[in-house]
Amino acid sequence: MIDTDYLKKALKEKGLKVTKQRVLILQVLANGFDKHLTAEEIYQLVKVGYPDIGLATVYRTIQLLLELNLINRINLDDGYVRYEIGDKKGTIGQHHHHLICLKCKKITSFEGELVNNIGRCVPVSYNFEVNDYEVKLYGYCSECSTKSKLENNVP
Amino acid sequence: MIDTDYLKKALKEKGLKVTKQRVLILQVLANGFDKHLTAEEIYQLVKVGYPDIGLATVYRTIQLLLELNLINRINLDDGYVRYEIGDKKGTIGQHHHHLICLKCKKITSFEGELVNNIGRCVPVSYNFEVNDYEVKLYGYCSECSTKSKLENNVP
DNA sequence: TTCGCTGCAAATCCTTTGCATGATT
DNA sequence: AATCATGCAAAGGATTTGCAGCGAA
Repeated sequence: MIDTDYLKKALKEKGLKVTKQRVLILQVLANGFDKHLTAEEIYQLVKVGYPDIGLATVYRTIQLLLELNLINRINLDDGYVRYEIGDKKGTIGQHHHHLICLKCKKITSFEGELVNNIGRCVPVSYNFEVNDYEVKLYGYCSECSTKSKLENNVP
Repeated sequence: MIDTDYLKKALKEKGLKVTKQRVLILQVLANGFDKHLTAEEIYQLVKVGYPDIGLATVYRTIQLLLELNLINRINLDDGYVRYEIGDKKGTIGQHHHHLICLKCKKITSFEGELVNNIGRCVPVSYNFEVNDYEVKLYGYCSECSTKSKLENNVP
């Protein structure tokens, strides 16, 4: 799906350097597909194999990877900004959306067919040129939904 | 659409107090419908009529109004968290979504018909109980779209 | 009078930045 | 050797919190 070679190529094209830190951070994100990692989590994971890494480098690299369109930013309004591998256009990974469980806070990605027609929802009168979109669905995951019904204490 | 009486009733029910500050903040948000105000902007607007207000009070009241479901939080990943009157269910105001212009950063709300069917996009196998959703469309507003074509320098 | 609320300032959290050192090309 | 990147620590910005005084019930 994604390999380090693409990163290396992209960096070289821009006259930037291929460093251990950059490669490791991308790998952590690639391995943590659908894990929706925060900067701090990425930092901790990279630290395992490279204890000298600094948090600032993680932030700087995240910024770089976003610009290179190798990762996406996800904001669930839970106080944490998260990142995942893939670009919005779906060239790398899939252009997917997120289900967020209001109870256990679990985040699940999904790929819905109808979602692709979303641009049509915008009234023509707005004359808005849709380029990209983001959908978040809030509710209860299968586990919490079942549990709630049994306990009969749905929030 | 929304009046202070609802706030007063809700506060009293919870044994909380009706203060000038709380009423003013709600009014600013109600008057600024579709303005998508930040905490700082709300602070400045309330200050006009009540110079002694503190920023901390604004934050505490925003928190309260969110809990009372009188306002919504909007996060556009532009570094500012914004608020607008209305609840997600559309009881107050409309359950609408946002068009975000990538060029001029203008935020426009819209109400699309098809959007209401979005729950159907989730594959049944997920067994996810959709409760609420949020859609953001990024692109170019009519003004910027036209301008870009003329200038022929679309980002 | 009571208890919650406010303003202020300090504290906190996440993220960014300046700078000297270190690594990559 | 020339740059760019890194780690550290300090700075920054938004938001939260502790506390004494104030105000609504």
